[in-house]
Amino acid sequence: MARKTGSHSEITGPRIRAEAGQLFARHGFAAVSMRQIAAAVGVQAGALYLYTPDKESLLFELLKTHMDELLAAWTTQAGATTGAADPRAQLERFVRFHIRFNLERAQAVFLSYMELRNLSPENFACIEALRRRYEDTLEAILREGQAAGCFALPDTKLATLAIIAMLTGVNTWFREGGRLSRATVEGIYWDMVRKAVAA
Amino acid sequence: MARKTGSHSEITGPRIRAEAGQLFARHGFAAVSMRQIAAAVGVQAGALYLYTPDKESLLFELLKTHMDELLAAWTTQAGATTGAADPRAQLERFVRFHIRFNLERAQAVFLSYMELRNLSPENFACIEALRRRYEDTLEAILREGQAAGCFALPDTKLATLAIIAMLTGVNTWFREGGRLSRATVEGIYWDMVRKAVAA
DNA sequence: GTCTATATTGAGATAGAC
DNA sequence: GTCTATCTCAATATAGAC
Repeated sequence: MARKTGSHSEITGPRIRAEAGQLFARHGFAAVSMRQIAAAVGVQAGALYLYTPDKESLLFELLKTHMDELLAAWTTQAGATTGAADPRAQLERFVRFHIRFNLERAQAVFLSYMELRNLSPENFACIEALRRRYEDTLEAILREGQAAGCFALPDTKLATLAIIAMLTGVNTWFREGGRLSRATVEGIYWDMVRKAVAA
Repeated sequence: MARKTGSHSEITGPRIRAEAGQLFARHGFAAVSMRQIAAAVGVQAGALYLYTPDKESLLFELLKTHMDELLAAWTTQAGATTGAADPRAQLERFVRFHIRFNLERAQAVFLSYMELRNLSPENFACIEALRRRYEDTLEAILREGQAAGCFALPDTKLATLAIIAMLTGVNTWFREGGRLSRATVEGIYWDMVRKAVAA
C-alpha cells in the first residue's frame, strides 16, 4: 500500500532540517539549492515551503537549536557544582565538555561559524548573543580562578577567546577511529589549558 | 581625454583580484556574482574573462598568492636564526610572526579557511599542501624544544594544531583601534603559549 | 500534504562590434 | 581591451490540481 502522497508532517519536518544541515555543511549554504534539499528528502521543491517560510529560516533554525542545546547542556553539566567549587575543577569540566559536545555535534558547530553571515541581521544578532552568553560562562570561571589566586592571566577576556578557539579547533582535524580517542584528546587539551592559565 | 575603452591590463587585473577578494570575504564566494565583481571594478561582466578563465580561478589565485607569501615571509623571518637558535626564541618569533602577518592580511586569511571547499579537488589539494608545510615549520620548532628539554608536550602534533588555532583566532575579534594594540596582543598570546608548552 | 507547472529573476559564460 | 547583446541554465518561490 505504498503511496507517494500522504501525511508525513511529523517525519518530513525533521528530515528536511537533517538533510539541509548535511548539505549546508558539505557545500555551503549559498551553494545548496532548495531542489537539492528536496531531492535528498525525497519530496518536490515546492513541498519544502510547507515547513519553512524560506531558505534562510532553515539555516537559522539549525543554528538556533544548536546554540540552545549547547547552553542547556552546559548549564546541566555545570549546575551541580557552581559557586563554591574549585575553579580548576570547573575549568577542567568546561574543557572536557566543550570538546566532547562539539565533537558530538560537529556538523552544527561547523555551520555555526561558517554560515553566520548568511543570516539576516536580526537572526545574526540572536545567534551572536547566545554565543556570547556561552563565552561568558568560561570568562566567569577564569575570573573566579584569578580572584582565588589559582590562575594568572594577562587578560581574562583574551584568555577566554584563546581557549575557546583552541578547543574548537579540535573539530577541524579530529576523525573518529583515528590515532587518538576522544577521551585522550580531552586529556591532552586539558593539560595544555591547565598550564597556560596556571599561576 | 577621458575615454571608457582602452588598455589597462596592468591595472585592471590586480583590481579585479582586489575587488573579488573584498566581495568574497564579505558575502562568501558562492553568494558573489561575476556581475557584482565587474560592477565593483567598473567594467562589464564579459571583460572579466580576459583576466581569468572562470570564477573559481579568481578564488584560487587569491589563496595561492596568500599561502606563497605566508611561507616566503616566514622563511625570511626564520632564516636568520635556524638551526642553532634557542627553541624558545624560535617559538616566540613564530607566535609574534603569525599574529602580525595574519592581522596584516586578515581578508586573505579569512578566505583561506572559509572558502577552501569552493576549490576544485586539485586546487584544494594545492592549498592544503602549502598549509601543511606551514604547520610543519611550527611542529619542527616544538620537536626541537622537546628534544632540548625546554618544552614538555603530551602530543607534539596536537600542540601544533592547538597553538595555530589559538593564534589564528585573534583574527575573529581583533579590531584596529580597539582596547589593545597589536604588539600587546602578541605579548599576551606569547605569554599563554610559553606557559602551555613549558617543561 | 504532495504534486506538476510556472512566474520571475539572475547566474556563468561567450560572440562579435568597436 | 572593453563594450553590448545574448545563449543557456538554474535559482527561489508560488499557484492550483489532486
